[in-house]
Formats: sequence, C-alpha cells, structure tokens
Amino acid sequence: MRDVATHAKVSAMTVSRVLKGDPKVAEATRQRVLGAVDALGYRRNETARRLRVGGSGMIGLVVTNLANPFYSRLALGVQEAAYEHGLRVLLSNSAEQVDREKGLVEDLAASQVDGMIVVPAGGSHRHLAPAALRGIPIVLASRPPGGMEADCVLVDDFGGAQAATSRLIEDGHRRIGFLGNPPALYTGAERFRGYWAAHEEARLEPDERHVRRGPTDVATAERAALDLLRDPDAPTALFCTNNRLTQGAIRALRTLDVPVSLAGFDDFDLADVLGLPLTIVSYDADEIGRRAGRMLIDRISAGAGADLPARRSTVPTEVIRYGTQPS
Amino acid sequence: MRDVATHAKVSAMTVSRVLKGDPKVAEATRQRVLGAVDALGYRRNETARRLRVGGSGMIGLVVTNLANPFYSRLALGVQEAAYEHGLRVLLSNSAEQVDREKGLVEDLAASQVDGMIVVPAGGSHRHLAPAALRGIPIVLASRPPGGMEADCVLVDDFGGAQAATSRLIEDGHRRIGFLGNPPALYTGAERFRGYWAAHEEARLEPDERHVRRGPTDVATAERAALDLLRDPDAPTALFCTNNRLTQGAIRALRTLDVPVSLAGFDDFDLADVLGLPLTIVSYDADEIGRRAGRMLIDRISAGAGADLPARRSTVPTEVIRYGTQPS
DNA sequence: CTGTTAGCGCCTTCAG
DNA sequence: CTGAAGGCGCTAACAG
Repeated sequence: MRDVATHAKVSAMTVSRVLKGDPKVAEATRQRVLGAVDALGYRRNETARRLRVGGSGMIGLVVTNLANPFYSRLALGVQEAAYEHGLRVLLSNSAEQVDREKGLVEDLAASQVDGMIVVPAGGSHRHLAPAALRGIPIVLASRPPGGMEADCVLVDDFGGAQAATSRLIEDGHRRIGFLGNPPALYTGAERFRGYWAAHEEARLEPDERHVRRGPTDVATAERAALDLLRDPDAPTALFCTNNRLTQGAIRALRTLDVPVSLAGFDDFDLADVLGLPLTIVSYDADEIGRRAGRMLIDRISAGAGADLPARRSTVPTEVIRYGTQPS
Repeated sequence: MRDVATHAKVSAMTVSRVLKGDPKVAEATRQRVLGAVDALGYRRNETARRLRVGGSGMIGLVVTNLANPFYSRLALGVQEAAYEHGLRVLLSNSAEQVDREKGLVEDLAASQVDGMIVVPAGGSHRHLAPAALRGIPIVLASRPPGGMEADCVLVDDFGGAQAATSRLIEDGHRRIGFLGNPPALYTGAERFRGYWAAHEEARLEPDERHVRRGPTDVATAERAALDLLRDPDAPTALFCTNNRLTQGAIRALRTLDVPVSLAGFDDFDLADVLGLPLTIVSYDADEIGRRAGRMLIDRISAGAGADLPARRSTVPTEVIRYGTQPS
C-alpha cells in the first residue's frame, strides 16, 4: 500500500480511503490512486484489514458428509447466501465423527469466522455451545440443538414421513415395513414418528416385526429388506427413511422380484426410470442451506449484544410418485 | 493474550511460546500458562498470527458445480489433503461462469490464501495467470491450462473413451453413435478423440451422422439420442461423454424401448439395477482432489522462489460393465 | 529459560 | 479534502 501511495504521490491513508470508496476524496486524486493500483497490480491485504476492523468476512460450514448430494446441495445454498453478502465460506467435513467435528469447530473459532453453520454429527451438542459462548453465532442445520439453545433449520421430517405413509395406506397397503436409521438420530426418530402417526390416523397399528431401525447404509438396508420380505407374512410396502436405505431396498426388490411398493425420503436421479412404484418425499436441500445462511447473517448483523431468541425454521416436503401404484 | 499472560504472571511472549510448543519453556511455567488459557477459555487469534507470520493457512478451491457429485467428491479429496497438513479450505462455486470465477479468484488472492485449486470454467485461463504471477501457487483440476503454464491434475479422458468404445466394437457393434459436449470443452474433445481412435484401431470409421457434439444436459441429450435412434440406419450402441448425457440417453431408450447398448463416462448410483447393457468409464474423483491438494501443498512448501517446472498428473480410468451385453 | 523491542498492513481518530 | 500518529494481536530477533 505504501508503494501505491508513493506511486500516486499521496499518503497511504488516501489510498485506503479510495479503496473503501470514501466519497470525500477528490476525483482527480481518486483516479491517480486507481491508476497506481492498476499499474502495480496491488490488492489490499484482507488479513491486515481484518485485524484492524475485526471479524474475518468468513463463515464456517461443517457438514457430515460432503459426498452425499444432500449436503453438497446444502453447501451450495449456504454459498449462495454468503456470496450475496460478500462473505466467504470455510468448508469442512466431519465424516460423522463427533471429535473431528469438535476440532473443526475450534479451528473455525480460532480463524475468527463471523459465524458458523454446523450439521451436527452426534446427539449431544455441548461442544458447540462454547462457540456461541465466545460470542460466535451458530446455526444448526438438519438436526435440532440437543442440550443447548441455538438457531436451526430443519426439514419437515415428521410431516413428510406421515404423508408418504398415508399414501401407501390409501393405496390399500395394510402391512407396511419400516427401514430406518437408529432412533438416536433425530431424523430417524422423527420419520418413524410420522410413519407411526399415519397408521394411527388410519386406526392401524404397524407390525413391530416389520420395523427395522438399525441400517445406516445401502448394504445393511439391503440385508434388512431381504430379511423382511422373505417373511411368510411379508409387508406389501416399505417405507425407507433416506436415499441410501431406499437404494438398499431397491436392490433387495430386484433380487427377489416381488411386487412391493416402496416409499422413501430424498429424491434421487433416475428414480422415474426404474419402473418401480415409488413414493418419494422430496424437499429442497439448497433451501436449507440458503435459510441457514440467511439466518446466520441476520444474527451476525444483529451484533453480539442483541440476544434474539433462538429461532427455528422448517423446510416443507412434497410427495412425488413414480411408476404405477398397484394396490 | 495479555490477559492470559497476566493471569499466569508471565509475559505475552511466554504465552506465545507455550502455544507454539516451544520446548525452551520450563515445565512449571508451561503448566501455569496452560492453566490460565483454560481458565479464560482463550484461543489465539489466527488473523493476527497470520499477519505476523505471513500466509493464511488456507487454500482456495473453486469448482464449477458443487451439485455435481463429481465435484463434491473432488472437493472432499482436497479437504482430505488439506486437513492432513493443517490447512483450511475456502470453497466457492463458479456456476460455470468465467467472470464469476475471475471474481472468486481475485477474492481468494485478496484473502491471502497460500494457494488455490481451480476447475476452470472457460477455455481461456489468462485471468488465472495473475494469481500465479503474484506468487500464489495454483493447480488446475480436470482441465489443462490454456495459454499459461500451471500444474494440473487430469483424468485419462482419451484412454477411458477409447477403452469403452473398443469394448463396444468387440461386442460386434459397427454403428456406434456419439453423444458429447461441445468440442470447446477439453474433456469433450479428448473423449471424442478416444472414441475416434478406437474406431481407427479397428479399421472402422464412425458415421458422422451419428455424432452429436452439442448436448450439455439431460434434456438436450435425451432429444439428441431420440433423434439418432429414430434414424432408419440408427446406431446399435451409443457412447456418452458424461453422466448427465448418459442419463439423457437412458431416458431416450426407455421411451423407444429399443435394444441399444450404452457406454458412458462417469459411474453413477443404481447403474447396475437399471437392467440395461451399460459400459461405464469410472475413475476416482476423490483422487483428483487429493492429488491436486498434494501437488499444491508441495509447491507451497517449495516456496515462491523455487521455479519447479509445471507438473501434470493423470488419474487412470477403469471400464465397468453392467447388465448383459447383447451383440 | 524469560522478557523487551519492534513491526506485520491496515484503518480509526484527530489535526491540518 | 488530506496527512500523521497510534494500535489491532501476535511473534521474530535480540537481550538478559
């Protein structure tokens, strides 16, 4: 910056003012400075600037698994919101490991991020509170805060699961199996509640033998589905709580070649060309990111002082049907 | 930091030393400082530290489309390499827009990133050279530098396309259509070359009427495929240059219900359960990111002075076959 | 082993 | 409208 100042025959202060767009600079001076900036290819050092003005112009984002299209879209939504406000995004991946998540959050705090968005890996979020305590705003995505107060953006897990299950019941299914994440996972629990509520609403009761709450990936889901479907009293339809489990179920159906209807959370490519009766709970993953981003930015601009109450936003779901639905 | 120093009854300098792990600090002092750090919940200000020591401990990553699983995996690979070396990743999405990419790169440069990895959106990369000129190391991913020298990591586009096409020829196909990106895209051009080379090798010549080099997304690919397949002299197989085009072709096949063999670049979920004869060129997208990350870190640690020659690394491909292959 | 001095590059404050 | 002084929080380099 000194170089630019010398080159333009002004003081460093004037250069600083021009760069910030201060109107109290004579047009001629401004042009001269801009010329020098251009000639020298100068770019202001953000690190130094941030040291002086505080903050960092960055927000942190921690997701559990960037390879899952769901989270990469979420990240894209966050990017979008951040970009609109001139913020940069520091992205990291916790790989579902709570201690790694903890380390990443500390790192972000040390990097002076202006705020962070976290998809929490575990059930307990006490290690996320310190971020808030040190005054760094935090927004949780996909899963609500456990044991702390914080803003969060969720999906209508309950409503979506209930709606999809109801559609299966309307189709005449009376034995609907459940393939879901362990109950410890918030989404798994909520979606199970929805599945159950749809039954109650129709004055039915799910058969516990047709409920599997262990599988977490394609392979385990496939095994669980095979197991369910080989039962002499097998379900005529299955509800799966996420895209990987649905894919496991699809593999099982291919193997057995039985006419079972499938419902599941999360839309996926080519769902329509499989030729299977498929009921999908779809929602806009980008939107979760956008909302979380905006919520965070709100809180950042509110300032550390303002103690707004923790807010919660829920992204709606939509039921889509692929293939023909036999009853 | 001063607070910690006071609390531990030492100077700020000693605190600094403890935090950096300097062994020339008495164990007793160290414990006292650590105690104070803990008591006050202190964390060193990275911004200030970086201003002093130079660099930023961050690398920038610009991809064209994070929603494409290919790029999110690439990002994951970069994360991995960065994490191993204690670097943070500043991620942004250019949405295939060259001017946006340019802005993002400037931003990254201003943020003092230690280096950056870019998946270039356009054909000309002159705007990326300045980054290098200002001494910021840069590595290109997926596409080679155009009009400048730079490190890059590529996929074996040519070899993969050639291998897949050869397999179709071995199966007895003599009329193989081509569905590809515009030739302006490096990958599109290379994959076309591979397709062509496989024909030459077998002393065949592709029929130009069966070559479509315009489509860029699922919808346009579907239309192009329909057009090709409705020809009285229609091809008996199609080679598609990426996952979106392959999906478009799959839709076309579903519509027409003709027994055409498909080959394409990029593996995708459920490819095996479609029940179609499918020849896929697969490769490890994470690996591209990892290599790019390591290459960048190499160059960063080599220092700005060392003028290593530009290096180039190519990730291998593998041909996978799904479904039965009629001839 | 520990403390002092000085300055990284910028911007806020206060004088011209 | 422009400049000079001072300091953001940290750490190299040099004392002690």
